[in-house]
Amino acid sequence: MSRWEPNARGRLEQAALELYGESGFESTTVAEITKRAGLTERTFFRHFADKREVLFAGAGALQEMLVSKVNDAPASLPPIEAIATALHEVADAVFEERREFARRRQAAIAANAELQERELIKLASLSSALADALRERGVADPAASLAAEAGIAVFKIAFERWTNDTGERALSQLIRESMDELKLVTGGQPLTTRR
Amino acid sequence: MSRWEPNARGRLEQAALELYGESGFESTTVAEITKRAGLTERTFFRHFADKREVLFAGAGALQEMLVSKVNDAPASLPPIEAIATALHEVADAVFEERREFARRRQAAIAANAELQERELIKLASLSSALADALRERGVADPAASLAAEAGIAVFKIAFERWTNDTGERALSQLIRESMDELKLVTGGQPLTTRR
DNA sequence: ACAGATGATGTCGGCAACTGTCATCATCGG
DNA sequence: CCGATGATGACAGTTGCCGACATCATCTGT
Repeated sequence: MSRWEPNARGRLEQAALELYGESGFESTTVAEITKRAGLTERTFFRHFADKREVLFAGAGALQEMLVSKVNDAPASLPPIEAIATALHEVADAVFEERREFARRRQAAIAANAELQERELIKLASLSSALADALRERGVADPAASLAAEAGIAVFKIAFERWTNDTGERALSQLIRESMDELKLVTGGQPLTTRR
Repeated sequence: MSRWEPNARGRLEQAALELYGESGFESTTVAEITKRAGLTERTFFRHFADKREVLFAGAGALQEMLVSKVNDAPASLPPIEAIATALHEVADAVFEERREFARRRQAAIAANAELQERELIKLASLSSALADALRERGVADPAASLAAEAGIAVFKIAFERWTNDTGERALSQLIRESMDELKLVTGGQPLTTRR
């Protein structure tokens, strides 16, 4: 038996997501979150750097996973394809089974500018880490940064469609479509047949 | 004669940029900024929504200018070229003469995550506005969003090089180089000859 | 089995960002 | 010359967030 209920961190995440959904991010106080989780305010800030971070706990793991998948991609793949491969694998491995959670989370984020800022800097960090991984593969700058930014742009737009669409198209498929569209738009040719 | 010194807003911007540069964003208080500007804290928050916004006062005007230049671009231009044109024109019209200011401002932003978040959401707003402008031109989604995101990525990377490089290459030139590199990276061909 | 180390949580006090509200007073249109 | 307007000041209150110290179950070594 432990002195406290287990999984304090998870209870805080759960309570925060619920409250942000019920009352909105701004009008829920940290005191309310900790009360619902049965903890104190001070403890909240020991687990999360600030009130926003509680929605982004998984970002670090996602970044590590993406980077390692880029590292594992065949050296023969051009940079944008290495990133596309990593995105597809991660989409199938971790997102497909969490669609409802992702929807609730994105709804909270979409409703508040501060949360959008935090999401954007997480994506920027992802982009920066992917660019580093590409440089490890011998890709020069600014190609590395641009391929990473382009890959994140594709992911962002595909993810947005995935959480908004009423249909059930897989994230992986939406990523493929967006990547093809980007290639068209920048004047290149897609590697797969469209529609 | 007016009751107060003129240009309160400008004095606040100036004082804030100085102090963020001298002591960093976090360790300067709004009280210090207003003291240097000869105003009160309450007045600061009448001019700027929060402590970060004082560095981003020009973002709205930049967005309007970019959108109007996309609107004015020849209808025959493909979407990515319409955006590229707008970026080049804005680079020459407003940035080239403010390089030193831009350097100081970017130094403050680079040193603080909260300011980076704000910068990122301004760029996201820019991207969203450009996507709207492309849709006005008849560009379908997701092509409009992707072209806008790609254009902003190019601008971001070119701007970063422009403020970091010790050399004096024009922003417009760096934008052209980054755009060509993006086209290469996504599998297309650049419209200009490289190097 | 016991003592001390460890680690998660609680308690308390405080700073600074931000807000609501009302007062002040120069300027301007009539 | 008067009332409206608009920018600023004064002041009190809420809340995010942090430092410092206390508590106490579990772990670790002997």
